[in-house]
Amino acid sequence: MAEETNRLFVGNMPFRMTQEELFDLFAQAGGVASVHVPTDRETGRPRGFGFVEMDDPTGKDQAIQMFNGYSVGGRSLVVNEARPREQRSF
DNA sequence: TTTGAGCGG
Repeated sequence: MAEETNRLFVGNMPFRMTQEELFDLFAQAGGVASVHVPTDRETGRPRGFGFVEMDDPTGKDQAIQMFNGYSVGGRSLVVNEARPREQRSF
């Protein structure tokens, strides 16, 4: 069984950008499954990056080409394919 | 400013 996941990593995001903004932004590229914007709970400060999951690899590719280097909030967004999160088991 | 999280039996 192959799990089809299309996750995008968004870096260099303006701290003012929220998951809602990401969702609306990436929704223009295709179907957005969900967005994830983690924050550092130790410092309470956003890490400046987020994750966006697309419903289709096509929208993912579109989002990468559409928003990779996209200027917003005075910052250029960096969009790439996301990597699987750390595995807590060896 | 760059790779997230949380759960029951």
